[in-house]
Amino acid sequence: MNTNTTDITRDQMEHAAKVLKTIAHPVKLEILQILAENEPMDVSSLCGHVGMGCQISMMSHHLAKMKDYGVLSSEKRGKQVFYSIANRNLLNIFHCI
Amino acid sequence: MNTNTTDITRDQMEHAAKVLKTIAHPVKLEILQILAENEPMDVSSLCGHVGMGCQISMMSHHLAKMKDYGVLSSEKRGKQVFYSIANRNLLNIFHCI
DNA sequence: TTAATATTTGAACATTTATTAAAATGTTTA
DNA sequence: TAAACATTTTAATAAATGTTCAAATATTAA
Repeated sequence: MNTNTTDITRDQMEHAAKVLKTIAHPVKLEILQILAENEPMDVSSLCGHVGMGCQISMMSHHLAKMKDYGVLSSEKRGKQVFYSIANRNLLNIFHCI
Repeated sequence: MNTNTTDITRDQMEHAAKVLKTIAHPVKLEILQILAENEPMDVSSLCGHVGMGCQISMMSHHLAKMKDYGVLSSEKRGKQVFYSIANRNLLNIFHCI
């Protein structure tokens, strides 16, 4: 196992910063946690599970951004859209903080 | 080893979001990497090591914010201030992205 | 005590991100 | 096809961040 961090390029750093910015928000972190255990889940259900209130439009914005930056993936079934975590390795971030 | 994330409170989530926001910036990530290998380091030297240009005043702002949120610590020696990583566990974040 | 060096601070401004509400899209059901 | 439901999109505004420069502070050296 390699603990060395030297070999990260500037591009990777820019990318890492974008991903971190994407999830650095209490509701977005909560979304990650909820999906970690109840994957996949549709937009309305996610709204219901989130502790602090979150309107459905806001939720959609959050999900769209997270999907854009490769944090989540989605699949449409009928009139609902189900979201999942694209790379569960990211969940380890909770252990680092 | 525990991969479960359920037991994180709302307060912890707010805190996690703040820490992530604090480091979600390409230069701040680079500072972390540089310190990971050359700890402790003074402000001017850090400026020299950072790839993309960074004025000393900007560097000081970055460092101050990271110190405020508990990411870095500092020690004054003469007219220089040396910065270190407060909790090296945070470095594992590079492996999650 | 003045000058030189290292760092921090503050204010101004530009840029990004978050939030809300309304309208639009797409899908199913009656 | 029209109504109902789930989600997305757009646009407007509010709030937070990033950046620069000039001035302030603190320490050492002349």
